[in-house]
Amino acid sequence: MSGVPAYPGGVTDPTKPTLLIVDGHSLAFRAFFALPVDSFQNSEGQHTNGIHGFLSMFLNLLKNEAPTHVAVAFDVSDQTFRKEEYPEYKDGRDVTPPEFKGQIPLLKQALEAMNITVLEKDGFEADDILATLARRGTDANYRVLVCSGDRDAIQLVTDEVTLLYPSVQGVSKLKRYDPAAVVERYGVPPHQYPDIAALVGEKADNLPGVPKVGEKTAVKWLTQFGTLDAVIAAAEDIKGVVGQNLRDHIDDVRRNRRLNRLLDDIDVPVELPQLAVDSADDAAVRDVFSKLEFRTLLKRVLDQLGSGTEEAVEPRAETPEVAVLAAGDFAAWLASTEGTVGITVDMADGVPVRVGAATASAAVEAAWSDEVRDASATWFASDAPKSMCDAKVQLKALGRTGLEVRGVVADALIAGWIARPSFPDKTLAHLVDRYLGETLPQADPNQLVPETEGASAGELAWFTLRAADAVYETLPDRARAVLDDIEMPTLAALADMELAGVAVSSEKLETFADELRERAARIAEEAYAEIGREVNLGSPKQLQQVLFEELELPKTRKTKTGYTTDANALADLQVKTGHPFLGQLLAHREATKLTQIIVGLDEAIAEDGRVHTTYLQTGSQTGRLSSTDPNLQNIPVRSEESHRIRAAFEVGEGYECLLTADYSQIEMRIMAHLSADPGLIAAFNAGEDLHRYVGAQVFGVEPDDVTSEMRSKVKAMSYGLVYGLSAFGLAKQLGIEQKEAKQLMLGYFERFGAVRDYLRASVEKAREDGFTETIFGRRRPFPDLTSPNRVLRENAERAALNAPIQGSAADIMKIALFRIHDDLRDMSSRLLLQIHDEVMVEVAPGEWNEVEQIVRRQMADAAELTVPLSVQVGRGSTWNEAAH
DNA sequence: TACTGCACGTA
DNA sequence: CGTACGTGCAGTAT
Repeated sequence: MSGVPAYPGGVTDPTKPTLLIVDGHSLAFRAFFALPVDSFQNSEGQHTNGIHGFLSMFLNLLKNEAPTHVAVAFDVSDQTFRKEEYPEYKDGRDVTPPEFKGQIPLLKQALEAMNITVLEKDGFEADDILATLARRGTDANYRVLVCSGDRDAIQLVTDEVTLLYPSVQGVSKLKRYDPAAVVERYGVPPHQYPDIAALVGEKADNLPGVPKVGEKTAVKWLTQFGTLDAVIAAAEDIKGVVGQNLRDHIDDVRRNRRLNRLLDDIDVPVELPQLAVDSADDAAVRDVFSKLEFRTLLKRVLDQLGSGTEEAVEPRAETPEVAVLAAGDFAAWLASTEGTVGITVDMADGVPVRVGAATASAAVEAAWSDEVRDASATWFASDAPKSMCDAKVQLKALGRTGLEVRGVVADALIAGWIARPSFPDKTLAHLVDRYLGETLPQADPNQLVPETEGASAGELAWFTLRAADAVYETLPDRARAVLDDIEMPTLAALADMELAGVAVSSEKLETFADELRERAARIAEEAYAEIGREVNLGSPKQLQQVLFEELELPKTRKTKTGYTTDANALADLQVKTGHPFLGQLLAHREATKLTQIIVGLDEAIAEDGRVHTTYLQTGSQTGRLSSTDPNLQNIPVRSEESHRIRAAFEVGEGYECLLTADYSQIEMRIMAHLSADPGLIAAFNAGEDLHRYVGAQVFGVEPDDVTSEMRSKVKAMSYGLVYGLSAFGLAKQLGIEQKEAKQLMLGYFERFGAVRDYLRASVEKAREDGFTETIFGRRRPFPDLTSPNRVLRENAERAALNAPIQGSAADIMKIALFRIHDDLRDMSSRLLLQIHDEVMVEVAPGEWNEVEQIVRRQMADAAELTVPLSVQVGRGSTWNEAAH
């Protein structure tokens, strides 16, 4: 080391104490805009990007500048002496973004836990506190660093006071302003900067300056006349439009100068020695930072400021040496373990390549081979607890080699999703970063010969075990139960279902696709003839041209890019205008859409003649599964045509038939349970058609006298309730007047008032808690329920209303699913599909009766509600036949 | 090539 | 101005 680091233009005397004063609000606000708001949110939905950015910058400052004394100043409110003198001061600013809301109080908590002095003063701005402390620091012979995002702070710069100003890119880079740097940037010495600002004006503060006068002119005048007073005195002599403007706005300039002068003598009740840097309150820091979910920053704070007195200082986890073992040793190592073992399977094209295993203190791995499989098969099939990350894909790979795996008690990714369903951490690396505050070694995928080595299978297993555990620690009890008792058992069932796949007849699909293609081509020709030219019927843009410009049909609902051409709108236009092109277009859409679905499905048929979808267990925010590659949860069912698609789903060879079972009105039943509405409960206990019963109640007639029109209205109403439907939406859907829809809703709630009460109360509770919960304790955060933005807030309200209902239904279906899976364990029949409230089983010869009984019982008994769960079962050799 | 918007299939 | 998903195409940005 060769001497003291020289601070360019600054003070280098290392014996001088250094005082760092920071404008907390302006820096946090800068950080807020510099960091993506969506990437920084805790599981309660509190946004934290401003806090994170500020603290990160702040810790850097502490490290690099090594101040001996520190304070952070905040504005208290808008009511300052400046506002009193000039009521429009700072008017016209955009309202504080809702995501920034709440970040400042949390930031103050964090700083207080770090034992950093937080200062604020009613009636003054943070910059006045900065000015006051800067002067006191200078007087006391301190070296002073001022960190602010407000340009007014430039006036504070002297030989002893350096300003650190965030650059446009964000807060990570701070530009140093000493007197020379100010002159270089603004052309005047620091004390004259406010003169420039007074002439030019400050838009952010709503201080208009002299029109047409910018920095250049202001500097020219100040250089020419020496001082602002001299410029004003010489105003009569300045020629041209700017001269006239100056004369017209002299009062503004004087006012600006009064307001932009920072007060350096306000009463800040703190003595400099009190600002001496002290070590943090470790426990308080842990508390606040865990609430903020800042693992990495927590480590940095404790490293830099930690008192080190805490007893529970975790020993920094050392990555264990990974022993590479042969098959026998690997199996013996597994057999010797106690407690949960982390497992990682490295794969290539769905085939195991290496397998890693780890306890908290040791890790091993082996190249995958039949010997490894056979030697360790007993352990894998045992209940010995295993912790994995994205287990399903690995379980399938192992399953294809013939290895049975039981006892997977944890999946880090699923745990992460339970903790934060809105921001699923997508990889182990994310979890390691977020929950362990460490970095997973990763090979650079962009290099053919990576410089950095990725983690080995053994290391991955070790990180997996610890990450899953760390996530679990953060979960409330009921969420843990959802993970342990619903998600983990479901995982095993899904892996088997994906492996099984469902048999689909390529011949049937292709025959149908040929027909449809022909039909689409014919319709297209007719359509072209109708409008006299060829267009791409699949292009909304071209259709808009045809419909609204060439044919001059009435405009439909607006979209971002023009007017909608969706099926509803086209049908509407057809009624209004009767133009033949519309019918052709709709028919063409239907034919091409079906073709597309069929072709996609056909392409997904594997070599075994079956379609193997992938269920995403962490793909929804409500707890539902989703299905992809291909999506088998949206195979058409409503139209006549679509039955032919479902007829292509067949029972596989060696099996007797397909069984499908679905819940009837499960969401309405959950609604009855949650709301405890006596009328609705009675409706379900009456055992007759729900909508007929409800219709009789609402319209005051006998059930037998409920017309189909009445029934469909009530049905739409009931379903709409679950989604937060409005009178407007109900009217639109039923094609009735809004007034009538409102009457319908009133009539409905007259009979089923507890439903309305429940829905209201449930949203209010969510607003207070910040999250919703299903019957089983699955949580979903809803930060936007308190948003001042009406659209955001109302969207959140509808989603919050729906989440416990849809989510509880998903929980129930999952429970039924894994119990059926378990019951079928020693039988040949197997689960194939889950479509939210429906399951499909492939039934082996001779097992129908038992399977039907299992499915009925497990679905009906999956939850104990105040109303029965009703299950419908169908049987057939195709999905279409098995439907009911 | 990657992303967005529209449209549309399901529960 | 009805929740939750996934997919494919056209069009645009890169």
